[in-house]
Amino acid sequence: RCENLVEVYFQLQQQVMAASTELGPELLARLLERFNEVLSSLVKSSFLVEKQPPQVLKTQTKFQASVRFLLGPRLLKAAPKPYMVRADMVTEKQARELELSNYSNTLSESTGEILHNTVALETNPTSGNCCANFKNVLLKKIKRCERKGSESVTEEKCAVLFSTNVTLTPSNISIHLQVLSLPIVVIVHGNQDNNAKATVLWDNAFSDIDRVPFVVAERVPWDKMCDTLNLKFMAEVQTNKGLLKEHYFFLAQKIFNDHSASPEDFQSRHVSWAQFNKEILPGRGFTFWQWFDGVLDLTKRCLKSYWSDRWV
Amino acid sequence: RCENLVEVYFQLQQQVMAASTELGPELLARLLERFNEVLSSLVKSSFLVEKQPPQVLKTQTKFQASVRFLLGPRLLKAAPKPYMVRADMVTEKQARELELSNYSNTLSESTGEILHNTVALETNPTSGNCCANFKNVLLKKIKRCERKGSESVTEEKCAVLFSTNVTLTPSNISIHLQVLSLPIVVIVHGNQDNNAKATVLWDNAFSDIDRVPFVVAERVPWDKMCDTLNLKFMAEVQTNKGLLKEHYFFLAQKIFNDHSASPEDFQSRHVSWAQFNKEILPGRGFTFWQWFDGVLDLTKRCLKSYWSDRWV
DNA sequence: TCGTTTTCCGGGAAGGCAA
DNA sequence: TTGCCTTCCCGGAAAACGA
Repeated sequence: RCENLVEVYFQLQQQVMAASTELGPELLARLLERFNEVLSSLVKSSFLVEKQPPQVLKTQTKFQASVRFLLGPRLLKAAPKPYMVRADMVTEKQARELELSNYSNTLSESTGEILHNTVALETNPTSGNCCANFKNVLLKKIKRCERKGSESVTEEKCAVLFSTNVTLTPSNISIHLQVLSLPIVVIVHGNQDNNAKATVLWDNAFSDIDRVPFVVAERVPWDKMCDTLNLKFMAEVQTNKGLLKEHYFFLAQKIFNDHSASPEDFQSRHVSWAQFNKEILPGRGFTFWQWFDGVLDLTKRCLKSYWSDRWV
Repeated sequence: RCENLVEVYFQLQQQVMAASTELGPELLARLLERFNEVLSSLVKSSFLVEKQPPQVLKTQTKFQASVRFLLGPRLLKAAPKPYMVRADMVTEKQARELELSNYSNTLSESTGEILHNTVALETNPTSGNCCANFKNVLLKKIKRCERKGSESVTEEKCAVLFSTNVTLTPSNISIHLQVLSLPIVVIVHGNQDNNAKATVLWDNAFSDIDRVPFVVAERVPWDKMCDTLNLKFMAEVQTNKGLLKEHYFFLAQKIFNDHSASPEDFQSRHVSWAQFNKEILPGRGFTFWQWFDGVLDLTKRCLKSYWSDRWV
């Protein structure tokens, strides 16, 4: 638990201070500096996104999000006026730079204006949670990055950066807190929803935990793709009957446009992002994902109860 | 023609100036003052709404309008930077006060924010018209007046006030120009369109030319109402076949809810605004106008070609 | 509670823009 | 021209407000 760490920290600090005369002044200074670093990093990592903004975010449409400062109740006890948390849209590039600077940089300009983007960081007296609750936020407009070649806007990932400045109560240290949301695809119309969902699904399923924002593999093993589609299917249709081997085989034939290979052949193949949601299926006017998402939707709306036996 | 009047004015002024030594200084001063008054009133009345904003105006929806300064080409010849014309929403009350002060008052606050509401007053080099063209205007939000009793928001009339300050080129006199649009009913949703149209129709048909804004009779002779409905019908359906005596009789029975009177009886009756669009027709869920407008719409859409013979 | 008024937003239609 | 992207805005649904 985070609070315990702070307690340990303060106890340690007190012990050191008590022993300060016994330590040489030089050693003491070094120790104190180290203390500050530890505290700062501890505090920073206790500033979290509690409720993520929607990963497919439509402009001019209200959404919600919240951040939580775990150490708030412990370290901000007597705040005279509440600290304000800002929410700003940042590009993937900006997110990367922030991450690389270990969140010590400060944001120069956002890539989209968010309405009502400053909210007080308040400690709820009953639950004791220190949160900033963005209830009425709305992305007014998005500034697209220049994108190369065949990249579409629905492949562009942004994020919301939450940031604030707090002054810790006992030690009087001022700290700049920043945290990024999960990647977000911004759309301006419902007709972009499909493609945006594809980008988000791919990212959520195939990105490493500790990646540089927001790199993700361009091709992945087919069986991982199957797992992902299966999870998506069950979540979307609200069923506990998953996809079966035959289904995977059918999907594989479809996405690889290969009707001669055996199920085992497909097992070891890799599927690319392009195959997933860029290339048009031969003879059809849509990509693999667009088709799959359509099937999801149909199944969800019409066939839910019949889905225990077969399909297609 | 307006310009001719100005020419006459300037010739007169020159003659007076030429004779200035012969007139006593006192008389001269009085004459000059009178000249200023005349010029000012002339100039003010040459500032007109060329294109009226829609009289049923929906918030968050773009509209257009333009004003024209007839004497602009003559009196603003060498303007270093263009004069800006503002457009502001005003309430009926504000409109009345402006009118009563003879447009010498200046507006303190508007009753609704208009986006892109300042536009340059420019002289078109080809046509020689001096206009301010509001192309991209949009009413963001409307502040409703407090209304008494059973009044609905769709009975509330506002107007757009166009205003600017110009300095006349030869005489160097600065004048504040203001002009009001026709009355406007502001709606926020399509489902208010019907009722708003009723208010506008009643106002346009039955208001005096020189009224105090925006008073209009509360009851009018039935035959004037018939004329109005007939005009509306022909305009809306795009036909030159008007309504007939039988139709009027039918309408009268409907609006007066009186099936015993003769057509001649109705001739001399008066119909009230309440009967027109406030009271619900007995046994139906709508008012007379709501019904009539529905019929208009139906006729327009489906029966236009059949409308040469009969109806209902 | 019910009726009025407003906000929210999905999605069709059309405008804008670049390849 | 076509396809992608965005803006515009209608109208259903539901929330908010008021009597």
